Amino acid sequence: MVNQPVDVDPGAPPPGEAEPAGRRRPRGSYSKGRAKRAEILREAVRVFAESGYRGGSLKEIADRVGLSQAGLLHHFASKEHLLAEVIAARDAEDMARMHVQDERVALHRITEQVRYNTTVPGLVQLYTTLAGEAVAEGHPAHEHFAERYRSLRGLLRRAVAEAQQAGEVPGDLDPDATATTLVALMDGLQIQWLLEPDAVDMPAVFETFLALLRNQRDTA
Amino acid sequence: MVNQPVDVDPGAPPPGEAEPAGRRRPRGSYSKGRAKRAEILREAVRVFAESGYRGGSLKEIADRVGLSQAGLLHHFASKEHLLAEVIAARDAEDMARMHVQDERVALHRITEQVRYNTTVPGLVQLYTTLAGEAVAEGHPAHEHFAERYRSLRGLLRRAVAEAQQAGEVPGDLDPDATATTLVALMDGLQIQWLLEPDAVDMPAVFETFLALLRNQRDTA
DNA sequence: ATTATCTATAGATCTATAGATAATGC
DNA sequence: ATTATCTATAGATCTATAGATAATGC
Repeated sequence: MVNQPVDVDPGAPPPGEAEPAGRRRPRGSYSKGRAKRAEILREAVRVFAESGYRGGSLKEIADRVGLSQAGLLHHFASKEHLLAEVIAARDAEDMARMHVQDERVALHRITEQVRYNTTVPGLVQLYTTLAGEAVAEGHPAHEHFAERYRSLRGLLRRAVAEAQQAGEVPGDLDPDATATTLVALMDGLQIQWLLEPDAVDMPAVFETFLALLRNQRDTA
Repeated sequence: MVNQPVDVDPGAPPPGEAEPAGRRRPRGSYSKGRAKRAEILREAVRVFAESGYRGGSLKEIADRVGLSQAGLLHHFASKEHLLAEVIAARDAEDMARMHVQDERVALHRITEQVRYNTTVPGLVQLYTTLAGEAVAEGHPAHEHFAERYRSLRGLLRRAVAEAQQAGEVPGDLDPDATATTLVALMDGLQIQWLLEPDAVDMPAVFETFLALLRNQRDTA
């Protein structure tokens, strides 16, 4: 076997530290390779967004970055590994955008996220398409998405609880149900928006819901 | 060509009426054929639900109903025709279930639908998976889903307006935004529920939202 | 010397069509 | 006689691996 699919080592070569004796350690990827790898990830987002994981082909991605399909697999051990990295990269970016520090997210940040999403339809389509596929048992991203939603609900539950403490929303709201509702609303809006962008004003509808949350008063 | 893929004539042979002279008209399908056709539709729902349209194969469906893949294509002209019929059949059933008469749907009927959905995870998965695929331009069901959501929003917009007239919900709600929200909430809840059924009580969360709608009072 | 690519290819699929044979019901 | 099936097959793909060659940088 001449091909050593990399898949690990996505960055620059680490400075030699504790090297296992009697084994010339790998040199690490060249800068050209690292650039190509990043390019592949970018195009994979577009292809998986358009056709899903099952429907998107390595050949299509390879063509777009000017590689043969075998050439692409030099950078990622398998299609599934490529998907995993696409998701990991997007999630990392998302978390950074939301400025999630100390596990804290304010409610108004979420509106910002909804607003931002309207500027990146490709990413929205990636998540919507992958989520639709991933509900199937055994899909490569099934566990990832289950975990993702679990953690999203947790994040928002805490955001709701804090908004209650701050008196921004009524205290009798169930933080759990409200968090689930917020996540569901975002996802559902995206489906309708992707199908008919002009018919659905995502940020406006989302804001309307938040206003509804705030306006509610205790019945006591 | 010996194979005359049918695809039209899904029912019993119509009584001979105005027959184009000089052309012995087709006899129509036999009862055995009609039964098999229905069986195919039932299994297609399961396969498309599990793997989507792109990921589901005719061979898989054929195997499940005990036909060869070519045998299946005697009943449906193509995979795309099969999908169209699956969707049409499910939509017809849905509309019947909701008792949509005179274009009128009451809000409480929707809660019933959400409750019912928890008893048919397969159907919920079919719609979630297909919707996720269908956001892609050029997907065979793209137009159908766009139309479906448009009409769903219309239905719910009218339901909201009528609830307002009846004084069940505040008059200052925007029926359009509220309809979009209701549809989005249902879809979004389904994704989370399919991924983790025990973590999401769809009917409860939906009811909570309806309660929120009703509780809201005019600020005037 | 190691990494980055390519060509070639194995081994699975997949949809749709052609043509043959068996079953059904005028 | 017409419908319901089957086998065979064309023609596309698809992923992953083997092995060769070109480019990069200790």
